[in-house]
Amino acid sequence: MISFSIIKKSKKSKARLGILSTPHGDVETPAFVGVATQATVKTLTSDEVRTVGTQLLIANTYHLHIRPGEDVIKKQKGIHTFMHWDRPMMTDSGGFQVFSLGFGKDHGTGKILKQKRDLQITDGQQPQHIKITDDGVTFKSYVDGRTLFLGPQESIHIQQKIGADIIFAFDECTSPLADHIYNAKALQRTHRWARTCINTKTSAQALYGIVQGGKFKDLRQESARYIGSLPFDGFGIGGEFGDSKQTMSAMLRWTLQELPETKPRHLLGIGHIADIERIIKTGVDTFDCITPTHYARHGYAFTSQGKIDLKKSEHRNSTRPLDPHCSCFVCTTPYTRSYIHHLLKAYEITPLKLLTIHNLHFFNAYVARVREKIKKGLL
RNA sequence: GCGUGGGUGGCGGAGUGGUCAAUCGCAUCAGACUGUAAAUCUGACGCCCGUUGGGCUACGUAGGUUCAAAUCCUACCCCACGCA
Repeated sequence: MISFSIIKKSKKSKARLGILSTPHGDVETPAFVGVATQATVKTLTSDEVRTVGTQLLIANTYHLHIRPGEDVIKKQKGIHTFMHWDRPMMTDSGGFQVFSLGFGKDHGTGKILKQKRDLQITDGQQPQHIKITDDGVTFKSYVDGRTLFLGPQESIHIQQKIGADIIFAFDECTSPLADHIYNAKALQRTHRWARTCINTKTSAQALYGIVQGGKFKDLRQESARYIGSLPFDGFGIGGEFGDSKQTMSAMLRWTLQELPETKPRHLLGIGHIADIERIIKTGVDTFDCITPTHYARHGYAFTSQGKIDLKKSEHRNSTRPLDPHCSCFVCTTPYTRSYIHHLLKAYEITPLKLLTIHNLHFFNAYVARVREKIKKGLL
């Protein structure tokens, strides 16, 4: 089981410093959570992940269920042993895939809407490739095409076998194109599933409930109050967050003020550099985001000077490190921009690893500085 | 030396009389990516003008035929393979 203690509450904002204790060690919060969907931080070994300051990882139920299957992992005493990661670990429930493989795929949208669309999803509509019912969701495996069903019980059973320290309730992540009626219906489903998850779980793992409600204040608050009233060990905040940084903050405020203060809050799938202080100021304790690792594989480095694209020819002769202020292995060696540029242009795989190391280190160091700011009363 | 095939935009490679500034791929340039598909998506890509549009120069070189040629003819230069 886990425990969470709040060390300091900011006077300037809702930010808090805390320690999240798990059977695999403590996490200083606020903390960035590295994404290890398929039981790996893409391109890195678990040893390497340790060196970049990552405290906590999140893997995915849907992906691991399809491959290699939770029984494979359970036979090896769980995911920690399986991937040689001896630190804290969470698994997402598969609820996000209800969106990303459903309406998200149909309409080519992410959970943050980038541009206005006329499309509206309302009650009664179904995505093309999956089927959502009150009992759960029917998917097709991307590996062999077989039909597979994931509901609250299935998700919990799988997550128990995977064996992370923290598991999430199965939810329906709704599309940013879904209207109020759709969201209201989906929310009732998500709430029912939340109770089922609590009743299903028999392990000592911590279980987080997930707040949904889309962009709608009444639904967000209703969800936070309801999910917050259930005996969860912590809370995930899922779904969409409007179309601007301002609306994201507002939605988080509506939600977090309704949740019990003493339990940890995890913001699911959000964390651009520009978002980090903002979300921490609303009272988020942990958050995961693919940004550092995903962008690394597209040739980008996050630096104190902003995001740079190492594929650009302007770096061909640059003997500078990615970021002169960075203390990561890549920057201190240093591997030069010129070298990384060359490797990217040559389609080598090494630069993807170098950039992943740097970006994760950068994000973790960035959040560590935010913790310092809270400690000093600056944020 | 003879024979055959061929020379197209940065590269590879379509096109074989008008609808061609020229399909396509690569490269290049610009942009995207928030509970993760590195090998993905979008746009630009001869030059010039303020976009739609217009002008100019182009398909080895030089001539020619034709209302009209990258596409036909002649000569020359170069390349590949084959035979001597």
